[in-house]
Amino acid sequence: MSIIDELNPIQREAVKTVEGPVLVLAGPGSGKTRVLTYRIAHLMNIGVPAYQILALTFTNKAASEMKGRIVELVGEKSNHLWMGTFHSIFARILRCEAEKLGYTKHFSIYDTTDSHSVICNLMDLLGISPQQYHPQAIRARISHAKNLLVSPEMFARDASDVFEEKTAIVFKEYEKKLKVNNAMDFDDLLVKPIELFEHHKKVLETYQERFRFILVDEYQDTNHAQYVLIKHLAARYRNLCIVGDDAQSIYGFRGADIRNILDFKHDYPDANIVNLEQNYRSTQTILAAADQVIKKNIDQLTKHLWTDNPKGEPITVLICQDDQHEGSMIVSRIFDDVSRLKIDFKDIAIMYRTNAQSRSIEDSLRRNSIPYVIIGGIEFYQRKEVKDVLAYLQLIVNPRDEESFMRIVNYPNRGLGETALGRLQQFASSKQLPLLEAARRANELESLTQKAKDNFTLFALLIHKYIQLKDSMSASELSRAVVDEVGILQMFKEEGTPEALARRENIQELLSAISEFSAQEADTTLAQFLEQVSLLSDVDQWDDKHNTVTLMTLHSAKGLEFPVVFISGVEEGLLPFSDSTFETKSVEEERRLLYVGITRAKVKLYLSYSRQRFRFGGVSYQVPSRFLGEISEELIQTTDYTRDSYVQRLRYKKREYSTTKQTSYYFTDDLPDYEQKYVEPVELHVGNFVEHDIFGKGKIIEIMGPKDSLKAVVDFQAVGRKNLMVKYARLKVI
DNA sequence: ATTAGGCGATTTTTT
DNA sequence: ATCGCCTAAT
Repeated sequence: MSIIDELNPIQREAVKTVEGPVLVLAGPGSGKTRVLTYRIAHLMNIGVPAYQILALTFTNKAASEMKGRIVELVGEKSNHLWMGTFHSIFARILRCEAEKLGYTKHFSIYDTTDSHSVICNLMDLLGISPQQYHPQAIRARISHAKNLLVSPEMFARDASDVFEEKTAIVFKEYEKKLKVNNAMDFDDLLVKPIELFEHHKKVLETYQERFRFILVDEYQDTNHAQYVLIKHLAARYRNLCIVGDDAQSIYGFRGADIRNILDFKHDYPDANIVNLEQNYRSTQTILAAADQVIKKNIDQLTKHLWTDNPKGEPITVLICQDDQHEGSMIVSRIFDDVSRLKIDFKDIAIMYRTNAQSRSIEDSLRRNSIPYVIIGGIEFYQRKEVKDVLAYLQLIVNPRDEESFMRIVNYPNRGLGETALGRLQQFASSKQLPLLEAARRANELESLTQKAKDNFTLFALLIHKYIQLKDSMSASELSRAVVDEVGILQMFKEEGTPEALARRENIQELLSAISEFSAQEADTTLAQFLEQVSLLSDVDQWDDKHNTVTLMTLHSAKGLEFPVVFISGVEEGLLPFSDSTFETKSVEEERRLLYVGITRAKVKLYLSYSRQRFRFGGVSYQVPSRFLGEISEELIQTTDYTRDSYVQRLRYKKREYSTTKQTSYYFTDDLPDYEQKYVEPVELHVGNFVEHDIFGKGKIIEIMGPKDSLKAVVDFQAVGRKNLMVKYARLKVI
């Protein structure tokens, strides 16, 4: 039996049309991943060698899952398949070709934080006030320009106001600085390959010959640079299969251009177009709601999604008093559904527009001991101490990387502050030296104190020592040696506070991650590890093996599915987000975002909103989202927990066991009433013994401040007295 | 003159 | 939890 017998006729067509351009318009849940994996497997089965296939995905996780599936289908012959995100694939190509562009193969990859920091330093140097011109905004503007392949010169020429003029100045210096640092930012990973292909036709031809079959997933979220890259690579053989759904385009703010998919027919008039319209994922009700919402968008290709799945339950809309209340209501429904639908926590996802919304939901989950994971937010590799250690390693691999140098030259404290560093920078730029070299020669700098000179020299010697050693040691030996010699673990140990010990554990975890990485394949270098880490996405770091509820933004939810989905904060100002409400185009993107969220659900969907919530440091009164009104009433069952004033004032509690579905909650008087709970999640009194997640156990000495920003002085057994904000401290009375 | 540590404010979405 | 700003300590 051929593998393609497992597909429906339309999917089969998408798989078997291997020559020429193919556009697969794949609605949510229509078996898109299946088509991609089977198509690749099919190519190999008809004799195409794996190394001639290039498959570009949106996340590394999607790539590795698909790869696993392909190995199952065709076995070992898929070994040399190139599959990954645009960024990781082109980083790999750039490593090989870096010299042609004036970089070394060990160039650093700067993430958004690094870029931001470079820009701040430059603005300082250029005398541009960060108060007047937000570095954040300048960075976004530069990134946007780069994605449109606009050079600093072009940008300067077209600058139409003061902000753009200032941006143009920073842009020019920023590009220079990155080059000097032997570093590329995320945008460069797409822009530099284009530069390479356009200036070195021979190189382009090599890659065109190599990648005769190209597949691109999530094409609706490609930006202009990605579009041009693909156009170049596919120009010779034109065996290009793109898969996407314009209705799921949600990265416009990042430069994604929905026209790429809408205009595909223009670029490739001979393209075969395949419409995957049968949905295998959701109930009829969920699909109908999704369809009603997305129909309000003007700018789209029309589709007719349908499903053989059962009608399913109505969509439940939860109306709540405020964000805390919303968290509690979601938790009750989770308990309810776990017993009612016989599902596990891992089958449930809670989605929201902004990361900040996770806090109140987390509180409720934690109070009720429901295990959960958050995708995104503050991730492991973004932790300060982890980034610091990585900066040491990065500097050893790429000694010209000034960003890494600045990060760690005074970490741990070497008494090298702002002024000392400023003088070193001046010295370095006047002599045209990299900072590390300047530090080595710090003795020539008269203006420094002897102590500063010594410390700069010692630091430079330390780094140089490991630069010498790096080729004779494995990645894991090297990183351990560095951490040891710098005394980072020792430092945290001496500090001894629970926070320091937590940081120490993070470093140890990082070291094991490096060992694990080296163990996977022979001869992995530190540089490879660093590259992998810098291109990891939030979803990539998600371990879906544990039985936990998953929390994430609607953006992160793309490509995933769950039996039960909660979408919280379906309110004006949040979804659609407030900045977007003035422009039709961005409202349409917000609508697509909701569409993505709705279509993640397989059997049960909840939409919730709150009458009020904490935003921007105060209480904000919220209005239900316009999108809710776009779903017809017969698909919805509404539970208004705020309508009855009696309900508002009392605390709800889940009944241990219930037989009827409507009365799963009852209200008790024996608990503090709702108003009280709202201001003061846990009632605290002087003399209470409490427990804190990090500081451990302690006794309350004093409580003070206004109700909404209550403070408590707590004497902890382990760390002594601490002044805490009650609303953040999550104290438990014991 | 410098640096370090404490305090207060902080909220779009991300490779 | 982290960043930036301010003040105390060296």
